[in-house]
Amino acid sequence: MSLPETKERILDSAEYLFARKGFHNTSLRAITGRAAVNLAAVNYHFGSKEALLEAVFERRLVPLNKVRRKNLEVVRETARREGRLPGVEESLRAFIEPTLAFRKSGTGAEDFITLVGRAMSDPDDTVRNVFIRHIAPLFYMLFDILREALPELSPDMLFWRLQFAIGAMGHAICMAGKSYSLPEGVTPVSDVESLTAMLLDFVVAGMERA
Amino acid sequence: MSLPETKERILDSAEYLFARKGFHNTSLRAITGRAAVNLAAVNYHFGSKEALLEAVFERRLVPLNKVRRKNLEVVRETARREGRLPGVEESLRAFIEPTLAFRKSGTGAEDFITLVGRAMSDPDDTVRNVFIRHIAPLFYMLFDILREALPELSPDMLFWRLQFAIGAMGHAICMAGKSYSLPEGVTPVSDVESLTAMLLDFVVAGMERA
DNA sequence: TTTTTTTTCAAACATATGTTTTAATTGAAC
DNA sequence: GTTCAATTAAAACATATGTTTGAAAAAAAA
Repeated sequence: MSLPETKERILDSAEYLFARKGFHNTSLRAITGRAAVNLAAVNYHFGSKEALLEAVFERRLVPLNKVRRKNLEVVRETARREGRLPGVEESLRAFIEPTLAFRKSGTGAEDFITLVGRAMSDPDDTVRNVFIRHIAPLFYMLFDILREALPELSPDMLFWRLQFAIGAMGHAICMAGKSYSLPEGVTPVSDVESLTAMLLDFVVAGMERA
Repeated sequence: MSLPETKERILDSAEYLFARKGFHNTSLRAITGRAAVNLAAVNYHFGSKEALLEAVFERRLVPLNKVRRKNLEVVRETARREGRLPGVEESLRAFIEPTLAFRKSGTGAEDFITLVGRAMSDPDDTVRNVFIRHIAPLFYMLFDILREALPELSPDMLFWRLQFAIGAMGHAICMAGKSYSLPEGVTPVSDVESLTAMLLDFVVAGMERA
């Protein structure tokens, strides 16, 4: 049929399984089985399992990064136009909000965000390198804006605080939607807006700490 | 020789490789090769690869948790004796400090801490479940103390803020000692004391946010 | 329709995996 | 020194893996 359907089906299935079982613990047979396509289709359409992983990231990360980059540019431009420094909260929000909101952006997006949350600390170089390659430019951009926002903070300190913030975000992403056993009295909200608000509160406070 | 050496060698090697390549991406042959013991030794001494993972966690986590538990009890007791509420910083410090300090506690400890940092968000159930089983009681204990320290905070809010803090810590652990490409002007300190101080600053600020 | 290209499919390939087996070796108890 | 249990060792097992092959089917081009 030559449907573009096949490639999409493989991407969806891989995204689903990579997010849940990890890259190395997911076989091509599981992926193609779930996608109801032939085993050889992966190597035919993508070349290799690793290239498939790359494609899974690329499909979502390119548009997501476009939003994040544009948001950050708006923050920078607005501040410049108004003759002031960029704010810490608006800078972090420009980066964090689209990331968490992406979860609602369509079928499979939730899987992908889980994948992203875990990719940062993935033990495997294959996964982490692919991810870092995509995320690094945005990270530097955010770092630069925060340097302007917090000029009194040393670069080292800012670097680590930003790492802490990224870590908090990644972990929040992984936890959201999961049903772990919870302490008594806790009925965790998992709607994106509340979670984003809480996370922003937390990281802004940490970032601005005197 | 019946040396207890063999089991230890296997544990060291597994710890090293699990931390660097992940559980599923590490073969028993790689482990036994590195440990210079026979392949069958793993199944003989531990029963299975999964049981080996369990043993790797257990060897380090039992003593580490003992320290963390004792620290938390001291915080709680001291506050009670002095007729005041436990402090946010001392509570978080009781948990975080031994974790990061553990890194220096001996050969292989660094590998293990890396493993821990990643276990929290490991895509694989095998790894995450083993880890959660060991960490959950401590997490609840810390949660309870922080409830006393921050009585005005809703349980939900506290739960998430603690998750953010845990995420920041886990990510910091993963990053420490790694040589990623860094923004200009950043020469990241990686000595444990500075990192602990920065992390505590960050999470205390986030936790106490009005 | 015929030809040509693209895509699908089943099968095979080569290798890697965790585990088990069986025999050799070791170390201590008698 | 002999016996016996614990440990090590080499090999085999069964299965799972990513990838490749070559023919069939489908789609597109002529």
